[in-house]
Amino acid sequence: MASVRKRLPRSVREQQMLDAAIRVFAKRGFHAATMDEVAERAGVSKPMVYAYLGTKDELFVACLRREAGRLLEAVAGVVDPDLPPDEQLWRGLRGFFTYVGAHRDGWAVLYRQARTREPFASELADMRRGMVEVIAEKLAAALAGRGRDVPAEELETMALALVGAGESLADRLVDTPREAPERTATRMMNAIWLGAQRQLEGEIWRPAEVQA
Amino acid sequence: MASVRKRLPRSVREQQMLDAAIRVFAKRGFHAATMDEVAERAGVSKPMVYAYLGTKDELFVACLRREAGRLLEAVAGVVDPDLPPDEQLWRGLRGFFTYVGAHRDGWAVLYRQARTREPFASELADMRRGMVEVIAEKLAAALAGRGRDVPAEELETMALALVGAGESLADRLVDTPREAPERTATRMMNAIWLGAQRQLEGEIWRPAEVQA
Amino acid sequence: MASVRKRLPRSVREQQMLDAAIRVFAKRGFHAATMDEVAERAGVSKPMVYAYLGTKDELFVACLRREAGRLLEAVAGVVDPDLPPDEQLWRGLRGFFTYVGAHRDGWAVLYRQARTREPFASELADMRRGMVEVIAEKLAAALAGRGRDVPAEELETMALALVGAGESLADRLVDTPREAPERTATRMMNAIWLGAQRQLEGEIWRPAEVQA
Amino acid sequence: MASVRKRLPRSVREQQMLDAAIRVFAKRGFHAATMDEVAERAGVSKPMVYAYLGTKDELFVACLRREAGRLLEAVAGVVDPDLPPDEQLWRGLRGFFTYVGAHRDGWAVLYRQARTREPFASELADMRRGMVEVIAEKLAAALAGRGRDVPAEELETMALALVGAGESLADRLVDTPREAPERTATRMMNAIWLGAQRQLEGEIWRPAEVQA
DNA sequence: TATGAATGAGTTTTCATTCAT
DNA sequence: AATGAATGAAAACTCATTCAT
Repeated sequence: MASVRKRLPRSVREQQMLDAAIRVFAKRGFHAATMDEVAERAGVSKPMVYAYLGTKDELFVACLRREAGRLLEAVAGVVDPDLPPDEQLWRGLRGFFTYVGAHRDGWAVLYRQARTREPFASELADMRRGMVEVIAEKLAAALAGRGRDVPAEELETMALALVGAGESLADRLVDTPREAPERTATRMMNAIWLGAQRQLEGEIWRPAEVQA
Repeated sequence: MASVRKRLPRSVREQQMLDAAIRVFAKRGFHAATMDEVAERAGVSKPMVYAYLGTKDELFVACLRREAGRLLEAVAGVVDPDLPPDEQLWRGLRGFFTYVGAHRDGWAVLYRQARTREPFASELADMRRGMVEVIAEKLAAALAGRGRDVPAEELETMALALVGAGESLADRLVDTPREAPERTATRMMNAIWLGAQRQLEGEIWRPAEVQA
Repeated sequence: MASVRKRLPRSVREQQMLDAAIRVFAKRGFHAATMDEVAERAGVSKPMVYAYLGTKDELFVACLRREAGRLLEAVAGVVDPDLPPDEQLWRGLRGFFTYVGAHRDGWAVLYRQARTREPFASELADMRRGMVEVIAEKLAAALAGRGRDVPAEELETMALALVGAGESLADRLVDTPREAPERTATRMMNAIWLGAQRQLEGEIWRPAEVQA
Repeated sequence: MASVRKRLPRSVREQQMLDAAIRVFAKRGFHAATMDEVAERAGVSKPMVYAYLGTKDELFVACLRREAGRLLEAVAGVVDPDLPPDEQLWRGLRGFFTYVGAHRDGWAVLYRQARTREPFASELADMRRGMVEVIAEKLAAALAGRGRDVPAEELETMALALVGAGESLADRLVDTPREAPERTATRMMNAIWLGAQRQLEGEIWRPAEVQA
């Protein structure tokens, strides 16, 4: 009935399984995903999944690792530290949105699933924190070049807001047919960078009146 | 085992159950949360939970409704449409962060859980879309007052980024001991509003060179 | 909200509850019937049901008793031992079908439910056995009047077949809009008393006198 | 606890499970039967039952199908349409009682359980209706051979009575140690074919030729 | 008399995980 | 290398039954 199953080298099988797993995790969420569905989608039997990639948790971590690696490369691989800050930021964003557009399921697992589910959440949180810090540093570097001094806390808030905005747009990208990553990156620069720039120049907005 | 359990009126018990449920959903996620834990934390037996609030899905929806209502009131209740746009925005943000600070679990359920789990996700998505639209309209109104013209798409992206940034900061608020909501709101105005403002004035940032 | 519930004497309430219970048992079957539904349909609270009629099993027995009594009266009350055997049989059948037509739910509980469910089945079986025996005796009496001798076993089989046939027709009566009990009784006399063969040959059995 | 459980091919296990299920359904009734008891009696764990035969409802349907098939074969397989009507009837009855005697639990499930429990009841009712119709047709055929004309309604009532009588005797067969199916069939022929009256007059019906 | 509040004890169903072949 | 067979452990949901008022 089932066509003769090819004997494939381990590495290939593993990738197929990871593809399947990411698909299933993205579609169902971690808990609702079943090993049965993963195995079926990968075209192998359940024991194979266990033999190659371990328990459900371990499988999830493997997915995470692969996607996190891809994301990291997509972003870090395109940022040249010699460029001006806004150019670096834009390139990073473009890399980020490119990754999300190309690996929607991967992004969904990374962002929507892992973020919610302990014990993966902490790991992901670390990664995210790292990214926020890098961005904060970039901003600080930009400041230094202009002789401006902004408290670290402010910088981090700015970076955090920026990351959140990015995620929000990425999320739309996932559910939306297809928008060029560059377009999204540019729009986000408009939305965020101009504001950040002014702040870097020392402007501060204050509420007219402080009321409880 | 549990000694004589007090008889309480339905309305009281229901609130206790909702409190417990929100706690558990926030801590475990929808799927990993068990009705047993909800019941135990509420200090009642499982059948009471089912009798008063229905199935797990219905219980979740009840949680959602309560928190969505609170959030809506926290935001809409403080925004006076006669104020200048930036003032309105700041007040809305302050209300938002106040809610999040005061109802961390509620926010977690609303944002982290409901967003992932169908069929609640769509409902939440609608709510979020609504919020994005409202903000986009505010921005448009501000523009109108300045004789500026920005394409609707840009406005929506801006609003979406803004919402994402807000969520990101809210998320930190959840995991962080306690920061005054006003502080967070002000910081976010610095990070976002100044940028938006410039955009409203017609400035546009462009990548130095457009490369694939 | 609920209109003021009348305080009714116990006997009335009990009948309401029995009515409700028979309805529910007939519709759902013993196991699937819930005390909740019984109480609701009776317009009282569950504890009232327990106070008046006891546990679910006891309630079921109470239903059985009432219906069995009604059935017995419907049959035994109309049979005059001085009439000729076929006339007696016809009258008994007419009484039987009259009961079934008038108390469909009662019959369903008696026949379809109780027969299946221990420990009521045995009690019902006894009742049924009794009826079979009475009929067998009638047949024997008829024999005696003709100087014929038929083994008791044969007689009992005949009686048992007759009862089964009656139940079968009764069952149709339950699901069928409404057929006059007399009609059904007459048809059954034709089928059983004359026998298939004779009927096929055109003979027809008729009640001696048709009285309401 | 249970030592090393033998690995058996699916087809074997499925039959074991069906046997067990029929046993349990017959003994307890559909609702009172538990999947636990079925699994235990089949000598497997519950998940195996679910894996192979599905939910409780599906399991019940599987039982029904198997037994209905057996019954059909037992009856239809032995009726030769070229024989005279009474002979055909007798053979059908003999086949029927043979089945019932050999598969008491199966009959109990088919007749006592399925008849009561929706949504199986309707299916069973159809099957029964089919049988009644077939018998009515046989009777009509017999009529045609004699130039007699009996209204269809009468014929159907006769057939229905006949089926009911058969079920009644079958029921006794289930609860009775063991009576030869031929004996029961012959007795029923006497009771139904000849009719009570004739029998009382001493007539006896006999199968034309007694063959196994 | 009458009931809203409350629960112990199941029952069905699902899944991650592991053997035996 | 690969899989069909098998299960322990849990989780959602229900229901008969009983208090406290």
